[in-house]
Amino acid sequence: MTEAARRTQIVAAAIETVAELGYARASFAKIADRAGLSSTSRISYHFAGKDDLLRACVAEITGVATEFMRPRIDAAAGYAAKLRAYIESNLDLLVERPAHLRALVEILRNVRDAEDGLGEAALASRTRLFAEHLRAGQEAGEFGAFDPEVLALAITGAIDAFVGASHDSASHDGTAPDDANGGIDLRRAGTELADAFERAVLANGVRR
Amino acid sequence: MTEAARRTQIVAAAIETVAELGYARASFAKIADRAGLSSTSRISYHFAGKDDLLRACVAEITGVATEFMRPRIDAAAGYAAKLRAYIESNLDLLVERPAHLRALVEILRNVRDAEDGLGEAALASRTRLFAEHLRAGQEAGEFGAFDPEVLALAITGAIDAFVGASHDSASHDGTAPDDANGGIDLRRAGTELADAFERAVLANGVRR
Amino acid sequence: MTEAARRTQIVAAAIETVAELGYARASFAKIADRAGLSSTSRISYHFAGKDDLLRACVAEITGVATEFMRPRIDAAAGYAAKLRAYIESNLDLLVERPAHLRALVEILRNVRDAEDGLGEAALASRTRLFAEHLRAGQEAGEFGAFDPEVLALAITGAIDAFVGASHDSASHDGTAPDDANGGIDLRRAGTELADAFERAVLANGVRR
Amino acid sequence: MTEAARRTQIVAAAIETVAELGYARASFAKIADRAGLSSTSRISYHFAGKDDLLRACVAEITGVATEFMRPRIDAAAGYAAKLRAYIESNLDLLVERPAHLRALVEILRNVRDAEDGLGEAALASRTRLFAEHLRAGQEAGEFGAFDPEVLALAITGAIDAFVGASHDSASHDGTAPDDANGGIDLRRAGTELADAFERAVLANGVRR
DNA sequence: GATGAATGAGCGTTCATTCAT
DNA sequence: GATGAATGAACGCTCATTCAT
Repeated sequence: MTEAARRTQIVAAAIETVAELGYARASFAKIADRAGLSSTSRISYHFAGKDDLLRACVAEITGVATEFMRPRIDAAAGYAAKLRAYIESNLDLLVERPAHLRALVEILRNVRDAEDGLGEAALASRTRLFAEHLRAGQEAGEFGAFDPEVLALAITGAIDAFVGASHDSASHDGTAPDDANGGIDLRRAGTELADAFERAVLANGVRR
Repeated sequence: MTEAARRTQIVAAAIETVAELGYARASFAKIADRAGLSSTSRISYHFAGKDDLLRACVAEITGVATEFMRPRIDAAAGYAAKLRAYIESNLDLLVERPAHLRALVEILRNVRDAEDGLGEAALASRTRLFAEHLRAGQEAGEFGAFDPEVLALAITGAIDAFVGASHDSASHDGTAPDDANGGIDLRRAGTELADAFERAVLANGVRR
Repeated sequence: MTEAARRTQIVAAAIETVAELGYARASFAKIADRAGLSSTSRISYHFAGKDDLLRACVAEITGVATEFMRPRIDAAAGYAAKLRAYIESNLDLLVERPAHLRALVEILRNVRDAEDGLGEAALASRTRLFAEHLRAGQEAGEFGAFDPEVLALAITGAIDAFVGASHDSASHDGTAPDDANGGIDLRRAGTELADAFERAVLANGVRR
Repeated sequence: MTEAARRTQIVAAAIETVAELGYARASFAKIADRAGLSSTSRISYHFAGKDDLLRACVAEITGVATEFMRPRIDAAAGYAAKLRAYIESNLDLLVERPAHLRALVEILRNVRDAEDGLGEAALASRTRLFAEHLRAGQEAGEFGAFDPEVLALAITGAIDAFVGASHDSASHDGTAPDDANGGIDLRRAGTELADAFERAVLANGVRR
C-alpha cells in the first residue's frame, strides 16, 4: 500500500475512533487496530505525533464540511437565509457524516495548548466568524438588536449539542437508521433549529 | 480529620482539577496533590473508583447549583419567566462558581459507559427535563409551536457553550475580574441569552 | 521496604547497571531487574526521570569519592604531594569501588544537554578545578612552566582512561582479583602515573 | 550513483552524525537524513548492520588518520621524536578533521561485544602498540624507567580527553574558528602535551 | 481503619531490521 | 539489485488500583 494511501487510511481510522471512543480513549493502538496496522509505530512514522495526526483529521473534516456546506450557504441570499443554510446544512452533514462531526467536536473541545487550528482556539475562531456574520446582518438591517457574540456562541453551542447528542444515542444503538439519531430526526431538527434562531435574530420578529 | 471531611476535601480538589486541566488530564495523582494527600491510595480508600469520585463531584456540584438556581426559578411566575430564571441564574452561577460548572460539563461530556447520574446519560436526562418544561409551557399556551426536544437541546447546549468558553478564556488570562470572562460579561450574556430564547419560544413573538 | 531504602537501592542498582552495560544500554528495565523491582514504574515514582536518577547516582558517587580521596589529599603537604595524593587515591578508589567510577565516567561522558552537575559540563568543571591547582602550584614555584589547562586535561584524561580500561578487562574476566584489573595492578599504576606526571610538572625536573 | 559512492556517502554521514550527536543518539534515521536518503533500508542494504557500518567508519577514519600522521611519525628520528610526532600530529588532525576523531572516540568507547576492530578491544590494541614503542625506547636507552603500559594508557587517554573536550566546546559554540577549540589552541596544546610527556619519559629528565 | 509500597497495563515514540515487489 | 512499506521489541513514563501491614 502506498504511503499516501496509508496516511489517508490512518486519518479515516482516527476520525472513526475518536468519534466512537472519544478523544481521551482514542489511543494510537486503537487507531492502528482499526486501520489494520499491526503496530502503532506505523502511525508515528506517518505523523510527527498525536497533535499532527489530529491536525490532519481536523483538516480532512474541515475540507469535507466546507465542500458540503459552502455551496448551500453561498446559494442562500441574505443574512437570515445564510444563517439558516448554515444551521440546516450542518445538521444535514451530521446525518451524512456523523463520525466526522463527532470527531471534530471531540478534538476541538479536548486539545489543549495547541497552536492555531486545534483546540479551543479553533472553536473560538469559529464563533468569532459567526459573530461577524450576525453583526453584518444587523448593520444590513436584517437582524434585530442583540449581542452578536452571545448569539454566535449560543448558535454554535446549540449545533454542537446536537452533534454530542447524536454521539450518545449512536453509541447505544447501532441499529438506528441513517436519518434517525437519538430519537431525533436530525433533518427536521435542523429546520426547527433554524426556525428558532431566526425568531431570535430577525428584526421584525416575524412568526412563520 | 473526620472521614466525611476528607471526602469533601477530595471532592473539592477533584472539581478544581477537572475544571483546570480537563477530564482527561485530571488523574488521581494531580487530585491528590491538590488535596495535599501524599498518596493516591487515600482517594481509592474513600472512593470505590474514578467513577465513584466523579459521581460524588457531580452530586456536590448539582447540590450547589440547585441551591443557587432553585429559589430563583421557583420565584419566577410563568413558564417563560422560569425559563429566563434558569438561563440567567445558570450564567450567574458560572460567575460565582466557574470551576464547578466547568467541571460538571467536563465530566458529563467525557464519561462513557456509566450508569445513571454520570456521562451523556445525565446530559440527556437534563435535556429531557427541560423539554418537559417547554412542552408544559406550550400546553399552557405560553409558548408557541416548536419541537420541545430540539429547543431543549439548543438551550442547554448554548448554556454549556458559555461554560466552555469561560474555561477557554480563564485559562489564558488569570487576571480577568470575577465577573468578566473571555471578554464576555457573563451576567449580561445571561440576560441576552434569555432574551434570545424568549423570542424563540414565545407564542406571540413579542419584541422587547 | 521503606521509601528511602528503595531510593538508595535503586541508585545502587543504577550505578552497577551503568558500570556494567554502559550508559546507552542501562535502561530502566535493566535497573529495575537488578533492584528486584517487578516494573519500571517504581523507578519513575522515585525519580522524576532518567536525568534525575543519574543525578542521584552522580551525587552518591561523588560523595563516596570525596569521602575516600579528600582526607588523603588534605593530608598531603605541598602542591606536588596533593597532586600525587589525588592521582593515587583516585586509582585506589578504582580498586575499591570500580563500578562507582566506571558509572561516573559513563554518565559524565554521555549525558547531553543537562544542567550543572551532569554531562560534559561537569567534566569540564573538574578539569577547571584541576587547572587552578596546577596554576597555584606554579605561582608557588613548586611547578615548572607549562599550560595548566593542557596538563589538567591530560591528567584527568589519563585517569579516566584507567577507569575505562578497567571496565574493559573486568567485563571480560569477572574472576580477576580485586587488586588486579586488565592485567594492570591499579595501585602500582597509580604510583607510576603520579611519578610520570610529577616529572612532567615539577620545576626542577628531579628524577626519583 | 555507484554502489561504492553510496557506501562512502553513508559512511561520511555516519561519521558526522556520531560526532555531532554521540554514539547513543546516532540512529540510522538520523544518518539517512544527513545522507539524503529517504529510507533507512538503504543503509541496511549496503551494510550488514550497525556494527558493520561503524566498522566501516572506523576503517575510513583510521585510513585518514594514518595518511595524515604516518608520514610525520616516519619522518621523525628517534623514539622521543616519534612520540612527539604522534602526539602533535594527532592534535593537528583534531583541528583538520574534528568530526573524524570525535566519531572514532565515540565509537571505540561505546561499542560493546564487538570482535576485533571495534570497541574497547580496539582501544586496548592501540594502547598495546603504544606500549611497545615505549618499551623499545627504553631498551634503546632513550626513555627512562617507567611502566610502559601505564604511560601508554596515560598518553592515549590524555589525547582522547582533548578530543572529548573539543567535542564539548564545539557543540556549544559553533562560532569558534577552526583552529581554536574550547578556548584551547589545539596546535599549541599538542606541543605542550608532547613537552609534558617528553619530560615524563625521557631518561635524563632534560628540561627544555 | 488507614496507609505507604507496589503492581501491571497502557501510553506515544524510536529503533534496527526484514520483506515483497 | 534496489526500495518503500512494514514489523515488533524496547524505550521512559503515567495510570488507577491493590495489598500487606
